[in-house]
Amino acid sequence: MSKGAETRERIIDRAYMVAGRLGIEGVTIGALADELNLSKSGLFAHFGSKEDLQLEVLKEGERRFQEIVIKPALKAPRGLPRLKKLFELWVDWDSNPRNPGGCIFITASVELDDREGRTRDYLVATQRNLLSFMTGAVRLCVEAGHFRPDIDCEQFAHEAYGLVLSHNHFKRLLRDPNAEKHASKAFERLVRSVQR
Amino acid sequence: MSKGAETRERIIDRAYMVAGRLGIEGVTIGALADELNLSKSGLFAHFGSKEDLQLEVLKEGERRFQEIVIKPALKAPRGLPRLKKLFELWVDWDSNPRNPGGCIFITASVELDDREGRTRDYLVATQRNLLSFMTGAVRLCVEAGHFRPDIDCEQFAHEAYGLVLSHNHFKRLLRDPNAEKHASKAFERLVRSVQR
DNA sequence: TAAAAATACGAACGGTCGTGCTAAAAATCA
DNA sequence: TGATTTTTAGCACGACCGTTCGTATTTTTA
Repeated sequence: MSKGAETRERIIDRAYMVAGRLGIEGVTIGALADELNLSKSGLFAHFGSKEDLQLEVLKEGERRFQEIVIKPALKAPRGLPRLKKLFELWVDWDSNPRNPGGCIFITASVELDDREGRTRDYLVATQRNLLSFMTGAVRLCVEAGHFRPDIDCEQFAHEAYGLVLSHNHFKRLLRDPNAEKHASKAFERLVRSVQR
Repeated sequence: MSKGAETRERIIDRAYMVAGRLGIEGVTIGALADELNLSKSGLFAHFGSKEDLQLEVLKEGERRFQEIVIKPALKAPRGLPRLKKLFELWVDWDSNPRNPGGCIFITASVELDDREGRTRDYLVATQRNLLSFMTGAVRLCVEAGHFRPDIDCEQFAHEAYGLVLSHNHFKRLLRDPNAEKHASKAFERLVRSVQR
């Protein structure tokens, strides 16, 4: 790997951490350059614009999410075990030490929901992907006979998504120590309501 | 009302709208002054600091939430009717024309979850209040015999809260036209699971 | 209507923002 | 090694940030 590519990674890695804590707009070229002992212009040269850097941060998040949540979930057997694993890993994602500022997608969602542009488009695309992945996992539960055949898979995914958001909110803003417990209880109840 | 108090209200009103769209940090003295045909210093004089202005914005939000959600909900009879009304009004709150940028508390939650200070403290306090209000509404359902006596009221409130967050996310980021439908279906299922 | 008090303005402060340039330094290749 | 390309630094820019201060205008009170 070339020196430049190495530096670029260092930058994105640091930017990713800052973005989790301060938001995607909180990533500023100057502060980032200071932290990394780079000049502003030197850092800037790695990206054509700030928007590009923000996009890279989101892409880094996507890569990590695949690594930490999606791929391990796929190792569980199809159907309910996989769905459960997916939910667990997703909830854990919020408190993963690699995400000291919480889930960057949730942060970015609120920041970008009223702004148009490439960054928003990318975020929306990843979130739709994620949602349809989960919907698929639910469908496999139906096919495996774990869930009733008449259930609304999209609705289930929507609700599970809500539980993750809720967990994030309670954990990060209210610092509720029971956030995980609430989330898993809710998920169990949700699962029970579509079984048999 | 004195001239000063009137101007102050105009400022807060406008700041509230901006905060919904751009976040609480997106409220800048200069831009706000321009919009209101005031000088920066003239506007600034109404608040000792930017932090004060931010706090006032949150307080304005709290006032409106009481007016638009809490008070009308209290007019419904205790128990399930009131709880349902509360949930409906709360979901509608996100799309109320008075909140063109969505729910300011959700926006602020994400912005402030990693920053310490008075603003965060106030936000946390209001959210806790809201949560315990809803928990109380659930408890009344139990007392009225609408819900089973052994249910966990806090858990219910937590889950309902999650449905609101989920609705907000799907509506504002993904612009899902079925967001309301998903939310009400989810709430109905939630209610059914604790009835009888 | 005159005096007092409240309100608004204009200019300036030290900072930081993203983004251009040009030139130096370092890495890569022949 | 020397030549070439890649990477970094330095400096400057215009714009905007929150904030302070002295002064002018307007509103309120006597």
